[in-house]
Amino acid sequence: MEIEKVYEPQRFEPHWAQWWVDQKLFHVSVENAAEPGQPYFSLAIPPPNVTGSLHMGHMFEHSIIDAQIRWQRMCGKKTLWLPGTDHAGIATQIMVERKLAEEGLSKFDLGREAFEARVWEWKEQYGGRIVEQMKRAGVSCDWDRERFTLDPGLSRAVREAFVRLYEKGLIYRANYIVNWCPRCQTALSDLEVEHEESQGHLWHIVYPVNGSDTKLVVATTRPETMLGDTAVAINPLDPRAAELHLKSVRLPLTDRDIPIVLDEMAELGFGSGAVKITPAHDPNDFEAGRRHDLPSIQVIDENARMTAAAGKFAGLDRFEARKAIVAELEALGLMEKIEPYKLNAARCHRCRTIVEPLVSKQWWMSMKPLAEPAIKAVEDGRITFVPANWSKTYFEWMYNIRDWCISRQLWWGHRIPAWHCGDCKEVTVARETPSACAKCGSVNLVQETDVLDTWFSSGLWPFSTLGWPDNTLDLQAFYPTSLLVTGFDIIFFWAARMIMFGIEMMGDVPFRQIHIHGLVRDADRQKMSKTKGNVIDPLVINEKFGTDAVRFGLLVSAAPGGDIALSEERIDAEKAFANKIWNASRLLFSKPRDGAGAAVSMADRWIASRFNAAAETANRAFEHHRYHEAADTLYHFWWDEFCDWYLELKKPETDWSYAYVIYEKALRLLHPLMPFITEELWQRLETGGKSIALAAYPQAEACDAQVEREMNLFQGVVTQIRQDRAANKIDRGQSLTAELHAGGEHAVFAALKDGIERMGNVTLTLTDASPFALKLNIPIDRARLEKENEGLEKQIANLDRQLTDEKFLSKAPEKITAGMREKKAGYEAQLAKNRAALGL
RNA sequence: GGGCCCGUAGCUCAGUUGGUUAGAGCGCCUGCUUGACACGCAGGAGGUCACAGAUUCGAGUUCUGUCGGGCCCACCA
Repeated sequence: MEIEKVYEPQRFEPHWAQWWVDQKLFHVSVENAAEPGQPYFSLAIPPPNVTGSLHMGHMFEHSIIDAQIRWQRMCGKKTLWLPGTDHAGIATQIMVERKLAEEGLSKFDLGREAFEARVWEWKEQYGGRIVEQMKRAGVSCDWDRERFTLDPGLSRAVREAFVRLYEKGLIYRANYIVNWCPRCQTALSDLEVEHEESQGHLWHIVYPVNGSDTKLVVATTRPETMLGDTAVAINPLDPRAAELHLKSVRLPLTDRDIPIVLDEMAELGFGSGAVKITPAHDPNDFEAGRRHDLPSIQVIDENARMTAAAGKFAGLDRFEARKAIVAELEALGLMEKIEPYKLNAARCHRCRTIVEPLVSKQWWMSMKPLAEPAIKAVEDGRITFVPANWSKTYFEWMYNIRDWCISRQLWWGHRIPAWHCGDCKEVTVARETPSACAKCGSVNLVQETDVLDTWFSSGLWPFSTLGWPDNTLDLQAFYPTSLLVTGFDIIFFWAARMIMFGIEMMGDVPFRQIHIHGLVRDADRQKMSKTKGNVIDPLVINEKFGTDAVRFGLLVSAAPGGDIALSEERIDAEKAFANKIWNASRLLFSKPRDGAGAAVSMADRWIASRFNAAAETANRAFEHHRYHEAADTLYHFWWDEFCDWYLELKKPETDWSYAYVIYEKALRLLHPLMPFITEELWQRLETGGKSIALAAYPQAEACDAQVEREMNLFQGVVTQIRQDRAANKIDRGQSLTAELHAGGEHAVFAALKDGIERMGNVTLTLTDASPFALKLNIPIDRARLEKENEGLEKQIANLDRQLTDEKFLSKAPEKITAGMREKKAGYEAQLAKNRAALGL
């Protein structure tokens, strides 16, 4: 068979990518899927935002998922990877707004309907691009099940979930202080606010006390909010409390008197001991205002400008107002001091604008009742994290969960299914658009203009994509899904909410396992960002090195949860690996394939033993999401063992049929990590199968221990001889491999014997039982093994003592004792092995 | 303030219940244009596993503390 000297992935990858899609190779039909008793593996993709194109983080995540999915599929499960995209409310709206701005337009110029149409156009363009990228990367999704969070079906799910929660009293509407982004013109949830330390000032302002000479000094980081102060608090234990309590202060720059209240929020010893209270512009003060029944005066509006209540500062931007107010206080001699102060600026997660806390009427979701069963699901192991440590982060957040502000004042998203009656002001929440007010029967109804937080619809993703709220065959077949693969940054945003929604709506967890992966960074471990200019574009790097090489490079450096330092060097090494496999194939394909396909020669038996070891490790690694281990193992199996050893030993042999057998299995072993090259080569083998992706994943077979021992010794001895020869300890005219083959079996033994004699610590006996039977004895360090055994016996005795102690057993959880028993079994196995080696 | 993670070869990182001589890729050195592959082959140098204790027959691996670095959460003006 003709085969090119250098592997050029670009020539083959697009073809197979297209073929996999065209053949619907990864489509699972409902009828088949619903087959009872058939184990399944299902996974809903973390839907990429339709804001642009995919980045390396997606490529990494998809490589992990695809490896797992392909492995599961080859292991014989009904396998579904459901693809899709997310409408990504604010993020997408911002992108479209920016584009409009380039045309000199704002969304208001278009109006809501036309604007939404523009976003849909954007979605078609970028959503399509993302899907094309994924298809080209060869991910094994079921493309017939592609979903988008704003699809009619998913929108129906959103309404259903909203109405159910509303009817249960878990969704409510309330006036409360929220994070307001003046640029995005919307409320944000706590999670959408980022805190960033910045250098600011602490201004100490004198508030004159009425009817007293005491000068009360108040410290603040935001002087512009003072115009909205409605009280000053001092600690009840403050020595001045008795004197000042029930007195009032004259709020500077205004003609208002505000009370002095006692509240522990004023920490003794901090600053001047007095705190201004601005219920309209600070979450803390909002609560304090409620405690003391204080009025709330809004002095900053939705555009971050001062309101009419700010008097002569009205209309100024909040930061301009700050300067003006500070200047005026200084002029009045009311600024006692200004000190530098580090503070946490709250910024909008999407646009980086400094958030303004404002009181407004929003829709909220009660989280405590939903969090409780979700905590339990992780506690009792119905959901497990990989790596397990992340469960602590999850618990931490869930225990302290606060109500979720779910309404957004955006135009792009799911309109909240609530209608306001123009006559009686009643709010009607319904699955279907109501024709009349539920209370007064008026037809004067207007739908709520707010949309839902984008994470509301994402939270329903694992079941809304399978047809919920209908009880579809898909849901029966694939829910709960098996696994969620995602980054740590969205555990709260998404994973936690899916768990809560899943348990609430479906009565069961949305997935069994959560694999949290790390970040893809650049070669210097810096985060990739457009501003730093260190972004590696998957399209570019895939074209340069081949998708297989990039996937493999990502996975081989991906310890569970670990970040990846991505360098072209690394990927280049994996490209060389693909080329190595290619060239091994060239050699193999130049040999005749006829023969019985049995492992006859020493080399055959050795590679069979090595293959089993690799298969065992690979299967275990996939099972435990240890992709780097699978990749590392297969890399060394292919390169060091299959190519460097096996093929070299095989060259002078005539019967290559077993080489074809092991080669075909080795391709299957590698397929989940390098789908393209393995498909290409496997197709060339013409096995009669449709695709390697549908072939069985090799499992380790029980190996004759004696054979394995012999083969390992064989390898060890040859290595030793090679090293001795390289060090000129062996004077030999020919190379060892030449001898091994040229002289036949006797030469093999002669070579081994020679090497063994030179090693001086091994004895070799030739037997007549089989032409290739070796009997080797390696002297062992008896003293060391005996000492180790003593220790092992001691440990076993210790464990035994505990495991038979009634008191201990009654207290210790099953988990602990099971672990101890396992440990004991391990020690006993080791002990038995040592004893066997010692001849006991 | 609370929580999590990291510190192993020049660089980037593996090292799953503690167990023979601590590994890989890249880089470096030596020798090879060996009929699959120079994107290759054979060999080599390089590590007090941050530091100090503790547990153990045995610690890179477990525990405590110190130092150094990173991340997340949090309403302290």
